[in-house]
Amino acid sequence: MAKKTSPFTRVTLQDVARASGFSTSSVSIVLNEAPLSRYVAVDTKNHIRKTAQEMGYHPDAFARSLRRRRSDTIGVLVFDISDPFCISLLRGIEHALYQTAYLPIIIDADNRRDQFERYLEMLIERRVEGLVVVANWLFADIDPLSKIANNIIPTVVVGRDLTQNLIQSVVVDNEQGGFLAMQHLHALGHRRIAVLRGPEEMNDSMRRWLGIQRFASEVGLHLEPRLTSQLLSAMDPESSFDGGLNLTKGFIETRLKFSAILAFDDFTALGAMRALWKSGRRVPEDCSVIGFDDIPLASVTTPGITTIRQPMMDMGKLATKLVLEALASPKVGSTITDLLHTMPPELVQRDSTRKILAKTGRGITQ
Amino acid sequence: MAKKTSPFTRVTLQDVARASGFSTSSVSIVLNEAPLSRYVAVDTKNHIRKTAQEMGYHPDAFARSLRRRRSDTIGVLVFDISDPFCISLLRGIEHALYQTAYLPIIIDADNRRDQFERYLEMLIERRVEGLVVVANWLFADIDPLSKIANNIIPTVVVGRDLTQNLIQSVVVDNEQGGFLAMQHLHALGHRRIAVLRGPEEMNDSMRRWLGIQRFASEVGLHLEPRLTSQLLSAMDPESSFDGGLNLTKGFIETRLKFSAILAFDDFTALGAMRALWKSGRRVPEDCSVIGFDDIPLASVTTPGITTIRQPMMDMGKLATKLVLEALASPKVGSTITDLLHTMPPELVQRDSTRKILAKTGRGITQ
DNA sequence: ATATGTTATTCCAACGATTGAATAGTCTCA
DNA sequence: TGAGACTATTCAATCGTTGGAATAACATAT
Repeated sequence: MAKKTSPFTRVTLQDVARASGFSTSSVSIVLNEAPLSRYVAVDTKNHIRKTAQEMGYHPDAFARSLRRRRSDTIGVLVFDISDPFCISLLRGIEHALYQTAYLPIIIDADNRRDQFERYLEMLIERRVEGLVVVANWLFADIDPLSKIANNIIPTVVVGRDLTQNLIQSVVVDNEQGGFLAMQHLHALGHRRIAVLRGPEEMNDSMRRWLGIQRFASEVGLHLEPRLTSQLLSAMDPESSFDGGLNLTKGFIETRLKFSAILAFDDFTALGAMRALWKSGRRVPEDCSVIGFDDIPLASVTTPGITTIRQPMMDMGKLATKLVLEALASPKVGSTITDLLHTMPPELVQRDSTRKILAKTGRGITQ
Repeated sequence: MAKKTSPFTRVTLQDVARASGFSTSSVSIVLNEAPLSRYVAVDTKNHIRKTAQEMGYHPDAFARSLRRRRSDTIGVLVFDISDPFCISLLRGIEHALYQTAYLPIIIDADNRRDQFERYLEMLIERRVEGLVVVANWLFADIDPLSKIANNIIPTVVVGRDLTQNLIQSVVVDNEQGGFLAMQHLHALGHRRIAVLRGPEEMNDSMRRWLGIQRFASEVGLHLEPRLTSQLLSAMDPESSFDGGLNLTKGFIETRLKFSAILAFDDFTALGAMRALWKSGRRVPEDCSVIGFDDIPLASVTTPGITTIRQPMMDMGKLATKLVLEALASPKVGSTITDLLHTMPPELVQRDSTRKILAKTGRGITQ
């Protein structure tokens, strides 16, 4: 006959039961070490276990989940997995999940809204019990979607503040980050600092800029408007490299003096460094550059990039922890104040920033 | 009562059936646009669809898969997702899968063998119909495991040649890559070329080295043994940065002349560039550096890294295609010659390599 | 002698969706 | 007028696993 070479012709509980001479119940009980297995004779247990082993039995997750009414699964929906930013985040999520019984199901929306929606639906159908959304990049309004999900499934967003949609959010303290970056440059003696602001649509941009301004006004530093540019909105992280490159070119063309560039993120910083290099300026000798994020490559470029680190691993862990908690304690009325979780950023000093040379006015203009 | 706030209290087919006044069969037939739905009255269809929509019905993937005996799922097992190498690969896989009905389930083994095994088992239990293993990094013998999987599930490995275990493998033509890299440096006039070979355990290392030697012997170029070092085995890609850094330091300490470094991969190249920079040499003015892989960051560093590109997107697509084919045509006796799929590498010229300055012997020794 | 408890194992009804077979009603054509 | 075809819908079995209830044998306590 050989009707179909279905991918499903596998050893089932019944097969094991038949082969071992016990009922499926007994086999199930033994193999799951269910409470009732206390009463099963040791010989029986051993025999069943051995048979199952020999036959290569693997329980069918579908049947099991259907019956148990749980999937032991957490969905991890990533907007753009090619963003280095999110990799450590994933690691954090995995770590937090590894000791639990939950399996993370990672899905990449490839920065496309339609895919995001489709995959979200698929995750719901697959009955994920919780959802971590890594919203690293733009996307104006995932709001309605996530709102849908949130009423069914405990959801936490990392990287964007969606608390106004009543979704728990884990973000870095962007304002503090901007503040720290500015403080660092200032401490090194820089006074003429160019700023590459993030795109308008990103919430982060404004917060970092607020931090920058706060520090500037605290120490009475003037921020030259012509040395402040804003990245265009962009659909992927790498385009912020081009943004940094072009805007820095613009700075150079103004012929205004500046000894440091504060970039929106590490990619922007890389773009800035490229522009500086092209114009014959060296980093950090002629101009310091500071980034934001601390993506993995920041440490391996030459010079290594000084940057404001987002504790991505920890953010991933926290997001996961929040989902797990929501799963454990059903519906503890969470007030809005509980929703936002802000993590502290951290300055990572490398070689792209350096103390300004006091005397020589060198390296400040072209 | 409120027995349990189970994550599974969802709208079922029966609920929709009750609400719409038709049987579950009818609802199922309509919602799936099954063949029989030809005979269902248009009004009925509309009514059912509307009801389902309104109630927010999502079919339960478990029940469906159990009954249909298929999971519509392809497992993607990644050894180390933090390796930039594999991101484009994932994209390729996703693209190839997007127009099909299959959902990729991405799992990261975090470079740990025990996790790899555990997740492999989980994927089997979840009845993935096919398996793409992204074996970017070391791992001496996944062989036995994948061998198990292969007899149950169509499996393709990307990034390692496991054909001796009768597993279909997609790899870049490493020998050709080594050859191209050498050829490029030679064409630029470099004659004293230092080589950073990959770790011994990696199959790639030897193949690339063979290509390097083949070119060298074709043009009668001498490869100075003291300017040839081999990376130590390492557990993660970033450590090859350190390897490149230290070994290059070693080259410099020999005080032997060299005008170019051929690095095992892009991370090694980055390490080499850092070492050169530290010793006051500039890239490419004083020394050219060529990498391998073309990881995303190769284009955004300054200088951009000239490298041998692995067509990772295409490799991912091909691997997926192979799995899908195996799924479509059951058991066409694949001979061993069919198993290996080699993709052509490609030279990507950027700024880290440059024509050697003919006259000045400068930049060749310290 | 009956109740109670312990040990050892099995019965059987779900879980939610799918689908081949069955049931009807309507229409067409010889 | 009834055979055949088409339309419209439902029945009922099934996928593999689980777990509460049931069975049954035996031991101990009352």
